[in-house]
Amino acid sequence: MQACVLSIPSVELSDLSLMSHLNHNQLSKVKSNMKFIRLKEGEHLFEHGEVADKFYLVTLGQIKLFRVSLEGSERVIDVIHQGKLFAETLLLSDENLYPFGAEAILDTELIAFDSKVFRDILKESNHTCFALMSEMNSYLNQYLDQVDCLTLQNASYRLVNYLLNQIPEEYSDDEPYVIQLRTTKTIIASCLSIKPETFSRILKTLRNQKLIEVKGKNITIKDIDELKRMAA
Amino acid sequence: MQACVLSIPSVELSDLSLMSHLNHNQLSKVKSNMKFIRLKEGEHLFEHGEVADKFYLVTLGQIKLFRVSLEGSERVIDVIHQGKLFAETLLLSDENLYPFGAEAILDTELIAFDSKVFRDILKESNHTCFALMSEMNSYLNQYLDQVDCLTLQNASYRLVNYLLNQIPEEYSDDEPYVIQLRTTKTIIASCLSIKPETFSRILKTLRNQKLIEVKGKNITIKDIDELKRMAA
DNA sequence: GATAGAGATTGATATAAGTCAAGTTGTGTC
DNA sequence: GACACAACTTGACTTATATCAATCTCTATC
Repeated sequence: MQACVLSIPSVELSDLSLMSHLNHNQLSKVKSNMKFIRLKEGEHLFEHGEVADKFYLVTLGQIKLFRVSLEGSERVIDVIHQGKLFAETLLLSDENLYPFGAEAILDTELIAFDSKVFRDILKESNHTCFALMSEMNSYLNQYLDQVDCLTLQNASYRLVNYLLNQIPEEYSDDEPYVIQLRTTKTIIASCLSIKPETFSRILKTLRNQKLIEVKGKNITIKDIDELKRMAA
Repeated sequence: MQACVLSIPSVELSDLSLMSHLNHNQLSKVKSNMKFIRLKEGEHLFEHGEVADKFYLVTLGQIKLFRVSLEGSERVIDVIHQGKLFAETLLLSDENLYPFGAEAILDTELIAFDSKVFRDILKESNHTCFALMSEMNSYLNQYLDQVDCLTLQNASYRLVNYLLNQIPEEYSDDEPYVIQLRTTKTIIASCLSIKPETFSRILKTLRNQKLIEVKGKNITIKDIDELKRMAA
């Protein structure tokens, strides 16, 4: 498969915190059981409710994780970019079902890891258990923050917060900083539980306040400090 | 300490899934390091942001876990009842901080477990790692569901859902079922991210529709099927 | 360069839920 | 039994955000 040739060099498994404690044996066991997958934009990787017998690494492109309500409206839980794992917290039982669907929003290449194989490794590697638990812990914190954001904060706050999170920590200048949105505004809006129309209106308000400039996917943050004050 | 005498008989540690795989040695290590705590209604156990060096078991009473927004409004994350652990997902690093505050909402007795001691056990007990991971996994699912509920569903739906969850699974009769709320309506409302006024109004509507009857903390579910249809 | 289709924007309007304020009910205490 | 205080309820009003509908603006494709 050609994807093989393209993907292997781009990501070193042992760079992943989950894999970093594996010994040579374990690593080769993982490698010999992994599969390369290529998806076209719009293709689904798995559906909500399927048996979660694999977890994945994005080597190229983007995967959208989402849920659909009974009335058919969709909520994007997360967008997974290059170099990130997903669905790895489900590997510890073969009875787990995927709690969301996964769909490529760009042409995408992935590595699929066998949950069972990794689970066997976990049973003999306490370090790796700790690595997984610490990942799970950070997801838990992330969800707590998200629920806070949804219940205690309004849409403008959430959007400003999102923008500020796109600015790298190192960046402390008060020069304007240009954010390049990595996906559509509609998807970002859905991640923040905001309707696209509202998203657009909030951007407009910020623009009118001279805090940002918007040109397509490029958003220039003109007044970082004032935005931080809004999100404080 | 008198709390000792009262608490020990009421809960058997090895009944907790997290503790069920401990051997005799490990169990006695845990026991010799645990502390009994007694709180009066309204007393705080720990604050959001404190170092999470202990986790807890409620042996009597109720503990409210909560967060406070910058503007001072409070959201109750969960109410922990007798026999339940909390903050155990934080035990794997001594750098973890409590991501919420904890306060007794009744006179309460607890057992405090030392995170460090348990972490050492975890390092030598794979079974126990798996037990903890599976707890973390179920919290993750719970949060995903909760975010869904908050973003895809309205307040009435959430409340009806809550009521239905109070009915034991075994109960399949279509006889009226009486739910005894275990805490105040205000706290339940906060758990559901609903204001007390709205909570009250929704109950009134359901009463008008002859679906329920309300008498203080007792809510009689008169038409389970119709409620289930609403929450479907 | 014309065309199509998705994504984004804008306006007008609707609505769920919040806020504020004024009671009412219930519970625990002296 | 009366008082105090918290919890709850109800009404009137406000507001943030959703909804619906009509463009507008890209970008990709032939």
